[in-house]
Amino acid sequence: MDVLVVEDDASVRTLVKAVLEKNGNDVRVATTAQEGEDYALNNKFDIIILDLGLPDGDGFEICKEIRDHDITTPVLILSAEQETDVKVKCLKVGADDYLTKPFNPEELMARVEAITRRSSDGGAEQILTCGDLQVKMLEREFTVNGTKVDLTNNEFNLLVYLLKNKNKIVNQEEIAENVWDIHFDTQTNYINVYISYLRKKIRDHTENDYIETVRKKGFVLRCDD
Amino acid sequence: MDVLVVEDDASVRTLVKAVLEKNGNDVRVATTAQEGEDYALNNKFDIIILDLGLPDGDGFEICKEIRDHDITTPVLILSAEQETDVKVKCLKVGADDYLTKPFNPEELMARVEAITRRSSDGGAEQILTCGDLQVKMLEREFTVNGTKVDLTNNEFNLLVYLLKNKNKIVNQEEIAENVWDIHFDTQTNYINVYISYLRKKIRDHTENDYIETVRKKGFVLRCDD
DNA sequence: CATATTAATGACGATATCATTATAATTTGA
DNA sequence: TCAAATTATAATGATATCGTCATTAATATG
Repeated sequence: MDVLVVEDDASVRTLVKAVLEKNGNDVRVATTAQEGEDYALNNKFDIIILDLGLPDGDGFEICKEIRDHDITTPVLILSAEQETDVKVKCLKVGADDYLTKPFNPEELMARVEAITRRSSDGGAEQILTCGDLQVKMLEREFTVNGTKVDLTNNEFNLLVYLLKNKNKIVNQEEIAENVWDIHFDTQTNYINVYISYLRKKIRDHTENDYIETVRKKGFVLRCDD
Repeated sequence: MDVLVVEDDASVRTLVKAVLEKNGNDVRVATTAQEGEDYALNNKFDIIILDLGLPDGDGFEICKEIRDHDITTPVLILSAEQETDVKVKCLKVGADDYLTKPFNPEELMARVEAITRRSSDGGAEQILTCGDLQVKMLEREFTVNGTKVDLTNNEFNLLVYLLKNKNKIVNQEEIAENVWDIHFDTQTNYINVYISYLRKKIRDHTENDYIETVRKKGFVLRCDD
């Protein structure tokens, strides 16, 4: 994800940048209110982290400015301990959450993840589950009911896409674009074929057939959790 | 999990052992600094709990000794109330956290769980780099100097193993076990072959040949960062 | 310097995975 | 109920990746 960090204090800035990057994000930093506002208005970020006490303005002002331009990117405010009425002011200017300095890395990531999860796609989870099905992204491992199941690359990628959109209907065009990176119609039914492969491998280890067909619409990976 | 507890005070030792075991851990105890250090250096634990005031030395010394031997096992220090500068000293010797006596069982377990959680998923980095080389684990993407390079599964897994052990020499046996999950000698030079493949693909995009051969020992992925 | 040892790379057949096609099964709507 | 539309799966040939072997290159040692 693309993150904008607006913070003048070098030590805090470096820490925040490091933590975010370690968690797989692309970070852009700004050290003044002017610069931060400029970046925020002219680029698309997934989250913006704003310090309150900047040399040439404060985070609230930037946030207000951003919202006035109809930019809905989630904003996390970093506030110093002594700052008063942070919560109320955050609400007023349309910020999503705030974090009081000093904070530790886990706190920061927890807030960032909470906000982005709330606001959009679910981020980049490391473990995806759906009932008996579990995928560990880092190990690239798929288990059904605890037993490991080997998948080919295409099968794995397809399954991951379904898991990331579980309980949502995904159509063939979306699948082609996001799993195969194909942006045109190949006139073949390869997606049906791979859905079939997946079902077979899942069927071998559990009763439930998680992949549901929605005629004329696409497929859903269905489960209660 | 396997826990080492180094504590001379019998009542504290018994309590800690009982609490940990009740929570499903295997506990080994040592009552002197000498014994504790000996255990720590010659066995693999998931966490080490060290008392500061031991009859023949203190926890800080053991901790330092452990870290000097490149053992990264999380260490939790138990300190008496009157001990000064515990936090600073902990940082200095590479301990992960400390707990002031007296403490209650819940506190202890909370610390233990926090430490092991932190260290376990912090070990699974999402982005691995070495100079120009970058691997994004979740996207399963490899870039050299910013340009994407396609790798086969085996090539990718081998590269990841090298990255996870960058600047450390890894021998062929280790590679076989961790990348191919082969626990015997196949009598062939397949690892050399894949090293060769990797080098070729890296060479195509950058001058530096990151993979160094250490004759009779193995290979190193070398870089300054 | 000569030779033995170790590593690097080219080449090859076996196998796995790929996209596609053909055919079977299912669902829909007249 | 029956044909048309849609989806599921079996089958196939093409290609990529696999592990192995053979050969060449590099390095160490006497």
